[in-house]
Amino acid sequence: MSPVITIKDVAREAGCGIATVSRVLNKSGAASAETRERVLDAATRLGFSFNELGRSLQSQRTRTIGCLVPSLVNPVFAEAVQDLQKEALGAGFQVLLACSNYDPALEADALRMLLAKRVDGIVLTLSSSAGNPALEHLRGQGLPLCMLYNSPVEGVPSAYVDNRRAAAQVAAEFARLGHRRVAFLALRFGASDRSHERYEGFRDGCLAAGLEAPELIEVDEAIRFEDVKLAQRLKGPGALTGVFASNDYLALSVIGALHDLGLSVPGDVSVVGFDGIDMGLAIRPRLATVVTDAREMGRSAAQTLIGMIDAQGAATDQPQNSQKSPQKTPSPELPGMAFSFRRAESLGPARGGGTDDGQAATSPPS
Amino acid sequence: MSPVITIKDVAREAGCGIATVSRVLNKSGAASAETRERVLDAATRLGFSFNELGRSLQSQRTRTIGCLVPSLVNPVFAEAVQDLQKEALGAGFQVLLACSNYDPALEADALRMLLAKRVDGIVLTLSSSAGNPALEHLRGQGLPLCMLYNSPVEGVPSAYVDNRRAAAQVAAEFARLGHRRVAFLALRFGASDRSHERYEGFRDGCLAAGLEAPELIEVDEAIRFEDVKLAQRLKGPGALTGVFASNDYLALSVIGALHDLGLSVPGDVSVVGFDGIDMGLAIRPRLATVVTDAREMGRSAAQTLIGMIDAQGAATDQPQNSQKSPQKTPSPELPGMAFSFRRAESLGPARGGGTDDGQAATSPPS
DNA sequence: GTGAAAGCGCTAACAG
DNA sequence: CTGTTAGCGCTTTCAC
Repeated sequence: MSPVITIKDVAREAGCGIATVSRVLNKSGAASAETRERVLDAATRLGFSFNELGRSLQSQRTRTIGCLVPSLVNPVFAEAVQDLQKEALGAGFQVLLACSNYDPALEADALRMLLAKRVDGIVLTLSSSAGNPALEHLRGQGLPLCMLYNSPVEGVPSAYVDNRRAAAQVAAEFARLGHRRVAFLALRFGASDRSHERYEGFRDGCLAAGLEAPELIEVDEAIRFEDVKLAQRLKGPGALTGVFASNDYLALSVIGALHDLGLSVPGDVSVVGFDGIDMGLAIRPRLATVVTDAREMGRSAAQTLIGMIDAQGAATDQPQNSQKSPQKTPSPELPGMAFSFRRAESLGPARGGGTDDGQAATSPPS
Repeated sequence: MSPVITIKDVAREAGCGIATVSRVLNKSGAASAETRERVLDAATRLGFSFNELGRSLQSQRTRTIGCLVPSLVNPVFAEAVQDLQKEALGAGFQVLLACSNYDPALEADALRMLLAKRVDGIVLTLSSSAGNPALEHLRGQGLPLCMLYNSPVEGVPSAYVDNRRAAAQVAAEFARLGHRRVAFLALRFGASDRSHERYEGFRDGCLAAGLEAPELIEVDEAIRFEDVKLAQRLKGPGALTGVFASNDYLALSVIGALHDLGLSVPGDVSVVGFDGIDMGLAIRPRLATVVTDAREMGRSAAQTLIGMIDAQGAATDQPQNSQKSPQKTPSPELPGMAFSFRRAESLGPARGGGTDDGQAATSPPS
């Protein structure tokens, strides 16, 4: 409707050139107090605000960071993204968000679009990072990158937790409470590095603790309460006494399903999750789980990425003694983030087993 | 790193003008098979892709829609946004997301930024929509708008549910089961239209059913289990027998808290939520609640908005007989979305009360 | 101090 | 069919 005000309109209104308007409004370059006044006045009177497209096209910077996550429905990502965004806004960056829905094709599409929109950098969670072609493409662009939740790949920093180590600790907890037959429940085992790592860590931990290798049970989307495969393994002779779900959301579903099967948690079966979402504390029994700090993860990724962007900008600004300096600001090496195991009611002694007890075991930042 | 390829590079490589490259790559305008070949070849060889900034600046369209929600941590918004995005992508639109964290100042900021980035339209959830200055500003811009979860305001379509009607139904359910003293638990009562509407509908419903007006209990962030005010009202003489939480997330927390107070749900107290998030079905007792379809909400908002954008574009394209046509494509009137009441275990007969029973009551789309 | 002018990458007339 | 040209809104030399 209202015919969109441009810097030109402001210049005309203020009776000066557009360059002056730009200088005043951007506080770059000087201007007489009187001119400044006229410009400021004209700008507010017209309700002017910069068109970021023109600005970005000219400056080659968008002050926007791209963010790609598999899903927003998993609270872990919702929280991470939320704080990532808060952090970015604080530093003057916008966030362009995309969800891949765990689909590598969509991942590639989204990344392409993020590039086309010329974001200044990208924070991303990939189904599979090692040797991912889309990732390689991005690196080839020399675009600042920071991974989120993915284990770090050569040269790309990442805000992550050591899935293997954390999962191994879960195994130890099961062992401590006398469990002998446990299983790993995976949601998208084939399409998630993280799920894989957790399984491997858990398996290794089980073996190290003298347990049998855990069964690997794959389920799709939400667990169906009538899931035969699972039900079989939970009742009857030689039944499992413990289940480690690849994430909290899944764990919560399992607890509900067990209830429906007439099994009690942790009386009949213990359940442990991974992530530490709030909901795990809201229900009873509370969910035992590996607690990670999703918000901190998002914040950390944002800080790291913005640091890289700033460094890159600074490097371009002052070519200093740069003969042909590789231009490659070394990626900061983010340490793995802290996590802790939360002993809660959903994890109890195995039927007919059991040992000591305790409160909480926290692991140092790596 | 790699020096960013532009259309000019492709033109040089293909030995033709940039206009030809544009035509070929955009499939606008003709080109000899041979030229096309050379261009296509050069483009792929160079790994070219359009810079959307230049494109948008020129075309005055970004093929991007802005989306503003209060938070991503509430699964309702996460789901709505996720499907909103899916729908948008399908129609060739990107989504620029912003979270206001229920802060009107941030809402305004975010909206400003969305405008500056020249999004083609905006889907938004506001704390308070009636007479919201930021909203007025947007409308003044003539930018396509669609609200999400907010009750529709004059002239702005909205994907929403009738909070009052839904809440009144909750009151009826309580009454049906013999409850006499119930309360409404609100999370950010002062900063949410929706919370208000739900309270009012609930209160009216209670009065209509012959119950006392419900107590209004405000809690902040997550409910603290030791919350004195709440605990008092739940135990002892004249205690409440039912609680209606302003959303599911809160309801789930309450159930956990009640557990800790040694109260059983629904034995001692019944709890009802609002939204119908998945988690409500994963726990036991299952959460009785007003089920809304968040995903459909997001999809619907996207469709409506994109419809408006297309209409606007079409109107500008063919001024047909437009003398001075008000240019204002009439906003589609989205009907309130369907919701249904889910009778689940968390809602039972009042202590010492109770009547009949049933399965589920579904309300038509309005 | 301030304005004119070039140009960021692209599209859309308008000539050939 | 295809190249030239003129901007889209803005920042940034570079003279005045």
